[in-house]
Amino acid sequence: MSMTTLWERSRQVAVQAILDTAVRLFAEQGYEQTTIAQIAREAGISQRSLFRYFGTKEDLVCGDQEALGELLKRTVEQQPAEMSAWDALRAGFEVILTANHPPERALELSRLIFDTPSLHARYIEKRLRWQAELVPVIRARLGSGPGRPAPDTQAKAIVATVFACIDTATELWAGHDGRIDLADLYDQCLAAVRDHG
Amino acid sequence: MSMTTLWERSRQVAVQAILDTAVRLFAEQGYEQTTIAQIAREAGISQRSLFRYFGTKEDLVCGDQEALGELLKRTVEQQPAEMSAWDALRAGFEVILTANHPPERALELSRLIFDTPSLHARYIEKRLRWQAELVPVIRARLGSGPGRPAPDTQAKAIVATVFACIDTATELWAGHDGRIDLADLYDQCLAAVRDHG
DNA sequence: CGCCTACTTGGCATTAACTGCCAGAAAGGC
DNA sequence: GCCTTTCTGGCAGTTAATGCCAAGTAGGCG
Repeated sequence: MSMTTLWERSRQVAVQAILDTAVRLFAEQGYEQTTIAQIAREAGISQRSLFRYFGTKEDLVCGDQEALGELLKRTVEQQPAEMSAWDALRAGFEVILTANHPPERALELSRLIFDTPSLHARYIEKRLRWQAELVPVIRARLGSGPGRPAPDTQAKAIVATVFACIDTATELWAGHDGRIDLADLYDQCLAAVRDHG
Repeated sequence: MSMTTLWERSRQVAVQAILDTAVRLFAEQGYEQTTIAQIAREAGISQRSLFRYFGTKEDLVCGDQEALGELLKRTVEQQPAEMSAWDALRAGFEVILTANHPPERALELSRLIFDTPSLHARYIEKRLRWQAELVPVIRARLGSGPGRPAPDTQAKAIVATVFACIDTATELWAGHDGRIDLADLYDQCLAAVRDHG
């Protein structure tokens, strides 16, 4: 794996150093009040190189979403074919949860994102890309009975709803300082939507 | 009504001129490729004043959301008490539809928003503020039976889902160039989510 | 070891979105 | 017609982000 050698490795070290510095400064003085110049200075790297590692300031917080999106898509695809769209998505969500940062860090990041409008927007933008990629995967799982909406409409609606519930659950979770299990909150959100009566 | 006189009126004129110029240029050359300087020049106003009317470039597209949010909240509140949360929200959505721009313009704006990731994200972010304001209104409408999630969780999940469906329906509507009724699409999205089987 | 190539790094200049400041014009009340 | 209030425009400055180029550094090879 680590065949591409030293370049690769020192890159990882630099990325981690930048990330630690950035998150610390964001927590200390807020996202908007922290400049790229300051992060670069304290991380001992040039501003120019920082932008090569992280294309935007927002990526310092929402950066590793790309990888998680890939993982999510693959996990959902690999669920048994007889599993419903809802259950497959739920399984994907579960995997993401365990693959994510240590909970303490995830909590810190979540708070930062939900409290900072520009970050929140960028986070949503990344999430929208996951959604678009998941739609075909979900469509393949739908029984196309008569009197049902077009499969594409169904798939888009289901995926959008699942993400809305993930988002809601995450916000509640951050609001409770992580004391309530995130998966439980997700199930409650989905139950509130899907259970009639 | 127009008691605050000429200032108010010429402000409206300027705002409309800026808006028309901006939307036209965005449609012609894309959002990212259009600069504030160009919009100001072609609208015959200084860059500085443009920023006084519209705090950010994104507000040129997503600006009038504030007013619509107020209308939505009031409409939902005023639905009869025995109406379910879902039906009350649907009634609010219906009112927004008729109060919105002329459909041709709405279509153009929708396309712009859905084709421009940063705009789409900002648009959703503004809507999240509507969501937060609607949660207490919806919570008041929930029957709090036993074995149900906490009312706050329920309300948040329901509101988030409704907006996810509105968003999905609008995207589909723009994709079909407005040839399919938006309210119908919304109903289809919600049916895909709520109907089991 | 020395050399050549491939890739990375850092500094410099530039752009675009904003923001603060201040002088000057225009509107409204008297 | 004056005086206050409010708006406008220009100018300078900040910050995020991008392109360019020269200098450095890893890796393979003789």
